[in-house]
Amino acid sequence: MAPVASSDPVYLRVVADIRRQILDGSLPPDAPIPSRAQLTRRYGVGETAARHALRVLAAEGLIVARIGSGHYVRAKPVLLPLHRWRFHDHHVPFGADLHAQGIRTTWDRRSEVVGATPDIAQRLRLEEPAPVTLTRYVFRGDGKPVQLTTSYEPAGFGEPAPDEAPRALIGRMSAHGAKITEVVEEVHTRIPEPAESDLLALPAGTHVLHVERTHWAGDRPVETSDIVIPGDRFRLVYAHPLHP
Amino acid sequence: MAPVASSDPVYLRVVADIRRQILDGSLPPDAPIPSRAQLTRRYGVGETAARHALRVLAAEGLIVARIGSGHYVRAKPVLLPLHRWRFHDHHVPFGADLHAQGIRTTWDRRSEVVGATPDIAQRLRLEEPAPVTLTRYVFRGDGKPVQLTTSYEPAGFGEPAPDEAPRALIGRMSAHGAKITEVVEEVHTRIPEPAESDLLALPAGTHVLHVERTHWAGDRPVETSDIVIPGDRFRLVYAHPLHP
DNA sequence: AAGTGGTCTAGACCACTAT
DNA sequence: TAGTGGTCTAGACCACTTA
Repeated sequence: MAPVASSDPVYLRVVADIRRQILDGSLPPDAPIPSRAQLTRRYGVGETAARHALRVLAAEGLIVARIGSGHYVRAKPVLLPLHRWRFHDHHVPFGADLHAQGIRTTWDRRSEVVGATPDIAQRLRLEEPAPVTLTRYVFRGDGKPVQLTTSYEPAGFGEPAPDEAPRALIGRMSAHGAKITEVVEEVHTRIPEPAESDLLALPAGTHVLHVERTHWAGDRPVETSDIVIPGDRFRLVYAHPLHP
Repeated sequence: MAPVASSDPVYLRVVADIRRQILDGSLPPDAPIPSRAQLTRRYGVGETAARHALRVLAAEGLIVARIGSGHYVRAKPVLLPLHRWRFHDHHVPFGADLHAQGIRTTWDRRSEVVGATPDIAQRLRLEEPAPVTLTRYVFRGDGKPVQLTTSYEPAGFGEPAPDEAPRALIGRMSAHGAKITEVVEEVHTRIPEPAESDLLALPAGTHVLHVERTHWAGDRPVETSDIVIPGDRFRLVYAHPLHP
């Protein structure tokens, strides 16, 4: 019998051993992980413990399962940069980063006027039942959805023209006398909602980056959006010039 | 017998039913979820399926387990804002946001000179075996670690003074002739490493926000950091003024 | 045809919580 | 003391991949 050092749960012995091999390179990316049956024999544990160990390693993102085939060391995914804005050029069109990677980008949009929810009313500093224009965007890279955006504006700035580009908002607001002075983005990470998982075809266990973006005209918020980005494919880039 | 609509896995029936009750409010925050034994009876499934359903709901962040007591609907956590910078004031000291919440902040630091890893060498545009000053910070809120930072500078800008504040870097670089012109932050979400989970006392299943920050002097990178922030407690705030 | 992961059953023991 | 979640065993069936 192998020397056993700890009284920890059995499955953690298996997890720790495989994790170590992955991190120190003995198991390189795409290398096969022992199957449930092999783990029970090799470590002298039951099927449940072996199964649980594989599940934990998968949840940690260290291995991926191909059903019918086996578990494999997951290659670290490449995170494409999404430049949220640039100095002297706030007008980064969606898709510039993707296009630089040779990815063809498209998008579509649906607008409707609805009553503001309490959350949106607070973000736009409106009284609650105020009407707002809600616009849903789906951005696609090579045909597959890669970003979901839900935008809210107080009704009255006019709907976006059917062929208006997403970033033309600043001009349209300006035409209605609201000169945009600041954009604020709040970033957090969360578990995708089931609908988001479906649309974005997210692998189990991946998170999304959720960006709450608000356009300000002076001290008045004139547009706010919820932007949902797959966390396993993208990183957000913020550049900030210092007293130029 | 209740009407069964789908041939999906059994545990998904349980998951879908409980998820619906949580999302539509029938099960409010902190409400108890039926136990494994109750689920087996109520839905006519085995213990394994009941157990699996609870595990999935916990992984989705909808419920939390209190061992020995039961599962409960998880109250949506409040995400404290961390302002990464502000217009006309890039000098946001760490802890300003926390202090505004009545949280007392402290930090400590250890520096050493090491050889640059390939990754760090690339980020600092150095030849590989170049010496760099590595500084590890632990930031604490009310005594508990809330942010981990690992900073790298080419050796030769002098070590930070023992009592130098973290943000004094810009001044120290300037004194060595490197005028910082831009800060770039790249944000992604990932699973915490085990050491990070321990230090930050992260609940299972939570992600971290990983900020790769680089200070630039013209086209030369003079400092780069990896900043690790618990994803269940914070959101990052980026404000961007438009052609002022 | 053999092996694999996903799912599932029917139990069980333990440490912990609640009463 | 009863109930709970965390862990664990010993098996099993299925859809799928691989050869």
